[in-house]
Amino acid sequence: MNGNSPKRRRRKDARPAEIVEAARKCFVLNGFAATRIEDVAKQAEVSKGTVYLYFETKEALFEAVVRANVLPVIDSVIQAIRADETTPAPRQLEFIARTMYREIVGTERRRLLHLVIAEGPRFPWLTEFYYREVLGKGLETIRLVIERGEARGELRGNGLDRNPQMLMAPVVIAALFSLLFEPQAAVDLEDYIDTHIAMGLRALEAAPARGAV
Amino acid sequence: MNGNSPKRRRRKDARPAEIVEAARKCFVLNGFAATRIEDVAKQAEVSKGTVYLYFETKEALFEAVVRANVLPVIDSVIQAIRADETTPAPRQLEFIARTMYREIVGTERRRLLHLVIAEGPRFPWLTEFYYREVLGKGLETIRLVIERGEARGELRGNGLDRNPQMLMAPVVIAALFSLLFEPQAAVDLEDYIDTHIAMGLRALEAAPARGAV
DNA sequence: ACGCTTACTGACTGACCGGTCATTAACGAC
DNA sequence: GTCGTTAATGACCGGTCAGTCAGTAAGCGT
Repeated sequence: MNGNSPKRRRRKDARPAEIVEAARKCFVLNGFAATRIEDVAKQAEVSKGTVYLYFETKEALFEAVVRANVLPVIDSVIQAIRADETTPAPRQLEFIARTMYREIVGTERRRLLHLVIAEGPRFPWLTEFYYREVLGKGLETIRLVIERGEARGELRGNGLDRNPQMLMAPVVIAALFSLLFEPQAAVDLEDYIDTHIAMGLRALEAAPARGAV
Repeated sequence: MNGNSPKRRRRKDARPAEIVEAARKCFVLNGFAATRIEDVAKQAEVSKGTVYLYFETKEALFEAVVRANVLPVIDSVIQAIRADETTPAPRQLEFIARTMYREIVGTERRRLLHLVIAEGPRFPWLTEFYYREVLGKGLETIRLVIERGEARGELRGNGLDRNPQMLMAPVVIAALFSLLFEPQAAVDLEDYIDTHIAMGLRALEAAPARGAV
């Protein structure tokens, strides 16, 4: 073993981000309750005491994880959609759905989604934060796209502008289903996504789709 | 206080059901990990030891709760659907969806659904059991109805027979959404259900729906 | 080189809880 | 009444873990 790396290094700036990343790994692997601060410390290659040096409690650490991992993705999508006034509404909705499949269902971020759903009821601050910063903005954006589409005659009026979460329900279900029941019933994600898009477009488009397949 | 009720009563027959009901209350309130067997015992007005007299472990107790509360409902629906060969497939699917809204989303059973989703990843025995006894049967029934409908020409062919969970995704989302975000964004369940049914029928029906709304 | 500040450590504490078992008493048989 | 069976009890054990704090040494200024 080389002796040029002392066991203790003083790196005040780098620690918080390293600890948050280590915590993310532990939380998505085991959930909130089953994650021990010592595991996080080990993963971050610091001692337990150091974790408590930068984060008051286990809950504060959890909130930091959600903040750091969810906000960047959602914000970039929302900006792209709101700025684009020319792409037809159906294509924009398809883009949103496909982005969610790629960025959430197709990655370990689905475990973070599961974590928010699982721990939400016992942490009101978490759902409040998540709705304010993530879900509320996302739903508002979908509503905006639907309204634009109706105004242009690209979409037919129906209840989906009042219930935008229903359009993305299959995405969340795909994430949860694959996490929970992968061993029992594997999902063909390609086929699932195509089915979702086709169903959504048929429900939304102003002109009835071509005849039966 | 009247002295005619001794502290200890021997009621071997009544205990299991009472303990399961007490456990249901505790589990839906606090989740699996955070529920203490002593809480369950207190709720059932017995001692901790008595709980272990009737249930081997905490997990066995949890499984009993799910069994007792979910199986009767799912089985009655499935029997009704499979036996009925005359009702049109779209009406049968609507019946399934409305029953789920009434029996799950509209009751505290939605907390049980949340519990399975929340604790599933850390308890493989739970998801295995739930898929075998509940979800698998339900999805198979929906697939059966879709196939019947296609054979009769009531439904147009599409990917939904291969992805039946997508049809019921809005039900699960309604249950989770109301549990998590009720304070932030109340859902008008009547309108939500109507939108879901309308969207599903439009996606499934062989003939395009009547003109735009 | 030397000392001072402070990032960092990890053994420890106190509380919690799943599961056990020796003891107790309710109830029925006679 | 009293005796045997067994449902019911609750103190206890062993293990876990969030959070603490007295002590240690890395790095900087001089």
